[in-house]
Amino acid sequence: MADGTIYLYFKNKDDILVQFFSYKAKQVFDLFREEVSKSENAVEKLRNLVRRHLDEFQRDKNMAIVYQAEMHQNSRSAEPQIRDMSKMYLDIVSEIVEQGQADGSMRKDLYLSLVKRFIVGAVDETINHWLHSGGKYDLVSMTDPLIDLFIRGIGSTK
Amino acid sequence: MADGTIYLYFKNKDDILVQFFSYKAKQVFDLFREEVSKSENAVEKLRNLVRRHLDEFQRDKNMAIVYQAEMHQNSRSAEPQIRDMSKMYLDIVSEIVEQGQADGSMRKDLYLSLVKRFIVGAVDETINHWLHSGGKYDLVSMTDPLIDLFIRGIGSTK
Amino acid sequence: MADGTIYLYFKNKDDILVQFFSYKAKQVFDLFREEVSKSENAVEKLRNLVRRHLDEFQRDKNMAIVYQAEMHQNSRSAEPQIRDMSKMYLDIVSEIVEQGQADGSMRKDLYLSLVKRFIVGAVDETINHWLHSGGKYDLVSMTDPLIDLFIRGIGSTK
Amino acid sequence: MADGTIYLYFKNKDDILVQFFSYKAKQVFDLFREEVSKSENAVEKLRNLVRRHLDEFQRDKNMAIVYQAEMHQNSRSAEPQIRDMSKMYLDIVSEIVEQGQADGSMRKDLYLSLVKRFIVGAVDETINHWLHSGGKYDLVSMTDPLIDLFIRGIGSTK
DNA sequence: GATGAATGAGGATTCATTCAT
DNA sequence: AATGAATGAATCCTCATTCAT
Repeated sequence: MADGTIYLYFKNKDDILVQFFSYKAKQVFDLFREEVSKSENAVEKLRNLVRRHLDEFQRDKNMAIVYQAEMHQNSRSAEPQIRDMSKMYLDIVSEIVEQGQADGSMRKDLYLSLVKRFIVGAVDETINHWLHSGGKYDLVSMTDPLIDLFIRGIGSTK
Repeated sequence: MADGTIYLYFKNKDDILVQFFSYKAKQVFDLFREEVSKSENAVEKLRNLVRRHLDEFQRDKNMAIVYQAEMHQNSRSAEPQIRDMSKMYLDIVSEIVEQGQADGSMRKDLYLSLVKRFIVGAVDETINHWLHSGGKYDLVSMTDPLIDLFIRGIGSTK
Repeated sequence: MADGTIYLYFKNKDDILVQFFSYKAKQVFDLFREEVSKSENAVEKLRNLVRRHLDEFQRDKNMAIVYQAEMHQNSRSAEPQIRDMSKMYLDIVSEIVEQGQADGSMRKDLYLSLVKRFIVGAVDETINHWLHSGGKYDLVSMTDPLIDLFIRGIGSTK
Repeated sequence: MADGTIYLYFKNKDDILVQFFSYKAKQVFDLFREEVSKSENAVEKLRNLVRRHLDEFQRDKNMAIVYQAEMHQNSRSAEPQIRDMSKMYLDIVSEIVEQGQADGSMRKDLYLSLVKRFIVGAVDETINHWLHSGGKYDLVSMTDPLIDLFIRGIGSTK
């Protein structure tokens, strides 16, 4: 494809990113929704979500690299798209946690917005570490240990 | 300051970043060590560490912005410096968790490397969200809720 | 032509020089070879070579200027190209002198490497003087007096 | 010596070159004059001049490098100084040749300006070759073979 | 007289974008 | 619709020169 051809389909370089994220976000979040719906149990829903999250980022390492970079940049053209993705993720996590609270499997005294960051941050950092290690180990196998930490925390319950 | 002046103090543009992180890292980690030593209790040590972490990043928002961007970029000149910072943080967290395991306040079945990402990731994402919100609310007030999530997790213990 | 355009055709500024000399050298030395082959007589071959040499440098004064500057600089990017040009010139002169020695028109006690410098140096200096004079007189008319000096020297043979 | 100090003694960078050449030229040409006066014989005078020329440039390789570069550049700040040096050299060579013509040791049909270039060029090229070889061999030992070529030329006199 | 930190014009190079074909 | 040669603003960096101490 010639240099100039890209400008027939995208307004400029930033627009490539913006459109890519719009497209990818929709695609990935449909998968997330589908995955979450596979279980009735709130904890299992969260486990399925995190597993799928790690799996998708492991499958598309380039996307993972760009996402990690864009997500943590303060002045980005793709700002609104990234916000949308975050928002969608938050919505899914919120629903799961609310269900968990309703069915008694999750604490009722949770600050939802913080819980979302608590989960997203840990997953992101897990992906980030995997990327910096060169993507050499199996990312998906981190799912269960992570869920265990989310649910039980690190404190001893003796 | 004239264009050329910067080159009297730094080898090149990358070197500015590298030297800045070397300097800042040393300074911040001395504070972290000091903070951690203020308490005997492992959970309180972790709380002090996180509080100081949020406090320092809140105090120096520009540093926070650059750190977040560099930390999540895969090809960075400041790579070794960032790695060193991470390593120091890991060491501190490791010590705290090991102490917590010894005195019975933390679970003994923890995968240390994952615990570190679990904590660092959640704190980073908390900072990230604060930055994207424009730094409008008090970041340090997130300390206790975060520690609570780290220790107890989100699962109900009924 | 815009600033950036040159970089479509040359790797960098040095490369302009290198490629120019490669191209010009080939072209000029083909002419030299052709010129030399026009005569059977060694002295006439030398005369044709020098005439063509002066003629080509007179025709392309810019090339002459750059060549004179590069040729006498100790640290040059175009070093290998210049060396090649010199080498080719040396080869041609060597062949002529060896033929002259064989047919008895040239002395047999000559140190070839010095003879080359003796000829090249005198021709170069002649060109150099012409350049510094502003290229105002006819350079080619220097051919016969130069050849006379090369062949007979300045000593009286009474 | 500090950066700024040089500007107390020289107007600018070019002026360093200009003053250096003025100084060096005077010094070297005094030596040349002295050397030439050591013999009564024209050929021996030329031999002494060339020997001293090669000797001085061999002794001060840095000067040789700068001289070779400046001498063959068309736009030089030190232009007038270089011209003066050339002029002095020409004067010396002219005197020698004129004496040689008077005493019968040199041909009377010589174009003086060309003879000078013939000699200077060959000597310069000899120095140039020595510089590019890294100054590894003894330059002064080229004197006699060079003089032989100047006087007798390369033609066979059978 | 000496200093050397600061200067900023100049130069090589890149790269996102345009536009004639 | 596709091309890719040409563009030139922007960026990093150098280095000759100045000037307050």
